[in-house]
Amino acid sequence: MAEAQAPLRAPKGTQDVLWPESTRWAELVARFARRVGLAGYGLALTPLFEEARLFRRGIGEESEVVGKEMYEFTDRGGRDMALRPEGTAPVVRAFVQHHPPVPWKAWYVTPAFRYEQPQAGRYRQHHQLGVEVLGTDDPDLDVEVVSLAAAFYGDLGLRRVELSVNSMGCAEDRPAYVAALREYLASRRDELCDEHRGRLEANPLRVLDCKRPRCRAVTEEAPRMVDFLDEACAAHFGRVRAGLDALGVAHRLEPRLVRGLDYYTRTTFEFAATALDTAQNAVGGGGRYNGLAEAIGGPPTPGIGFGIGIERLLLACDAEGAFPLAPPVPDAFVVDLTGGEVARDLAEELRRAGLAAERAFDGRSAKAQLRQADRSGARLAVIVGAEELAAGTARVKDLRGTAPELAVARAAVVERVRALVAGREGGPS
RNA sequence: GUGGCCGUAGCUCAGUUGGUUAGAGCGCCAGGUUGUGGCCCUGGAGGUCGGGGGUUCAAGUCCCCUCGGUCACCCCA
Repeated sequence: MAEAQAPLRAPKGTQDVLWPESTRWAELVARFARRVGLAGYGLALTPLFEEARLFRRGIGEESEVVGKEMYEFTDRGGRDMALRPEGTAPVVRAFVQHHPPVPWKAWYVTPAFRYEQPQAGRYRQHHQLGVEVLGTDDPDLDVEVVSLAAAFYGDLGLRRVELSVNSMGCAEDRPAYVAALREYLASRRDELCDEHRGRLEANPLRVLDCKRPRCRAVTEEAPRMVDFLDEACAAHFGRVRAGLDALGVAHRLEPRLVRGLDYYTRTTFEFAATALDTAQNAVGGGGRYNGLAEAIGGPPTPGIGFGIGIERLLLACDAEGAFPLAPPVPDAFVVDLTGGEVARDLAEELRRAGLAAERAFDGRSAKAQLRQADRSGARLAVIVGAEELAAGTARVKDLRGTAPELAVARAAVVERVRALVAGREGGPS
């Protein structure tokens, strides 16, 4: 016999999203698809797992995501595989593999897996919406990508979202900046927090991320990457900011914005939901990654994209009272008091006519069926008892309004339902 | 990975210094109305008190371990 043990449940850091909450997810993704579809982006579907070296090369061996958090496993064929920790690398891999015509615009919706300590807004499996564009370094594309994300937040009714932008330069100008930053931080080493005092040599950019007051006081006055940009990078960034201004996309320069994945170059950006008072208030972020395609073995190809975390986005919506839950309701609920055959046939007939129809099962009482009809939110009840069955009619009852309850011929039920749903009273005939 | 707080019905929560068969509200089911929902009344179903071990005559209550949630660090979506 099996010994007593804890009941099965969703793994730590994961969650089941059930109806009706899941209707928000479906609507969220639909609105995203519509928004980016208007700009010419098409859906890209790629595997949830890849060879682990894709992420090690693309994201960077030393990054937190790859180094400490990746779900890695050896498959039965001895291959070193990994569950995708983010959405960009697989899409770029697909681009390199299939070399579609450029500029290539893709969007995706995908789970992402990271082995971390869960808390609100941070999960071991979370879900991201995003876009990637490969094949052009045009700064106007950066503007398009950023403004798409901003527009999507607006589509959901979010108002309290702040956009930060920065430029991380490129392989030519960044070394000089890193050297200057390292020198500056070393000169004020004693003022840094314990953790970064020892690590500033290895990765000075990380110190810019630190949220502790001690480090922030130091980095406040640190050299800024934007002051080290070479001519081309400076021109690029200038055009990006001018473009955002031209489109009315409010943003603020955040010289300390350094994103965690190694592949970023030039433009980086992040959206923070200020309605969330937790540490997990980043609801989206991205940037340009002109070296990524080459890093994973493809031809040098500029690219840019962003990722948006669905769970956090919904938390932000809740915090603002935006994007409320609105599950679809049936147009009609068929109440059958004669054994169920009528409900079976009438519900099908209504559905074939394009109307949303529900019904009860298990031969429940009239009261129970009507109660279920009411709870379902159905606009109408279509009631058939012995009398109606004998007369070949059905009673159509308005559960939400004042239309009179009428007995209509079976053949006229669809028409009557359609008329009432369309908002017309449809007088007695 | 580290530390704080929390874990009782589907949900939100009571449960007094450890003391008989663990409660409420909401939700669900049924009846009141052998064919008409919402309001109301009555009744009912539903709980390994997260899991395991220990202390005790006796543990939801105390102790240890563990799992999960949450908050902070860290990192990011």
